[in-house]
Amino acid sequence: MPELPEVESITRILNGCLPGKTIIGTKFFFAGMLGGQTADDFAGQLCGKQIMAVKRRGKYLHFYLAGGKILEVHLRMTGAFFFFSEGRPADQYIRAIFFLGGGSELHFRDIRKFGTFRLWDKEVLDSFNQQRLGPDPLEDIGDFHFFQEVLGRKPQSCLKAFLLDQKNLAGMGNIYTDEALFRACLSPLRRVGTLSESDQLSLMQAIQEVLREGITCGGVSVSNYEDPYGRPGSFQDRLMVYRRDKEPCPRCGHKISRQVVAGRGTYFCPVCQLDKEVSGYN
DNA sequence: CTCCGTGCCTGTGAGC
DNA sequence: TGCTCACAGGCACGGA
Repeated sequence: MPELPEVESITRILNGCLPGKTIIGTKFFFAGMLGGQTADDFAGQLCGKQIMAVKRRGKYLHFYLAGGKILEVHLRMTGAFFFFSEGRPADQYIRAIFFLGGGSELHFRDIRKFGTFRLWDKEVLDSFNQQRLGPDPLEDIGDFHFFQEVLGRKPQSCLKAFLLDQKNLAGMGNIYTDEALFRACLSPLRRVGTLSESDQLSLMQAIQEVLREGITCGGVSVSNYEDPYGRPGSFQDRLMVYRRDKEPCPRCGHKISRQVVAGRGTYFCPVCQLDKEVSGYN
C-alpha cells in the first residue's frame, strides 16, 4: 500500500515528465472514485489543461493544472499510475486513462477501487489540508523542538494511533509506523506523553530514517506496488517486523508479536520494544 | 472534542 | 484437493 515513500517516488517520476504536457482526453471506468462528480464533469475540467507540476502532500498526489485547478489523487491501498507504453498493459483494473498531447497515455490502475480523484481550487484545498493534515515528517520536521511540540498536542494517544493519524503527521501508514517504532525501540502501545526527551529524539530520527530509506529503495512492494514504469521497490527486503510475527526479532531473537492496536495489525518485538509505561519502568 | 465502529472493495491464504 | 470466508487496510463519516 502506498505510503509517503511510495507516493514520493511516484511524484518524482511524474513531475519529471508530465509538466508541459496537455491532457487532451480522459476516460473513467469507475465513477465511484470521483467523489460524487460525473466523468463528464471531470473531463470538462481536465481536457485541454496543461499539467504544470505534480506534487505530494502527505499521501496525496496533486496535479497542478493550468488555469488554477488542482487534481488530487489518493491511491489508498492499491492505486497506481502507469505509463501505458512503458508500464504494464491495460487490464480490467484500469479505472481511468489520461490521454496526453504527443500520444502518450497515463493509466490509473486500482484493484480495490478505494482510490479517489477530486478537483480543487488551490485556496480551498490549502485551507482544507490545514485542518486534515499535520506536518510532513520529511519536509516540515527539521527542528526537534517542533517535533516535540507536535508530540505535545496528543499526550494521551498511544504511539501507533498517533503516527497513523494524518492530522498529527502526514504520510505514515501501517508499515512505516511499525518499522519506525521498532527502530526507535518504542512500544506501539506507549502513550505519547510518557516519552522521555531521548525517546522523542529516537522516534524522530527513526521516522525520518525509515522514510528516507524507503524512498531510496523505491518503496515497499507488499501489495504489488509498482512505480509508473512498472518497477517494484525493494524496501520489503529491509522490513524488520512488519508481517514477521512468530519470526525471531533481528535485534534480540525473541519472537515478533502481532496484536491489533488502533484497529490495525501491529507487529513489534515485545522485548526490544518493551512498554516501559505499562511495566512501570519509568 | 475524542474515541470507536462501519463501509468501501477484491485478492489472498488459512482452515475445513 | 477444492472450496469458503475472514482478513487486509486508509480514510470519511456517523454515532456515542
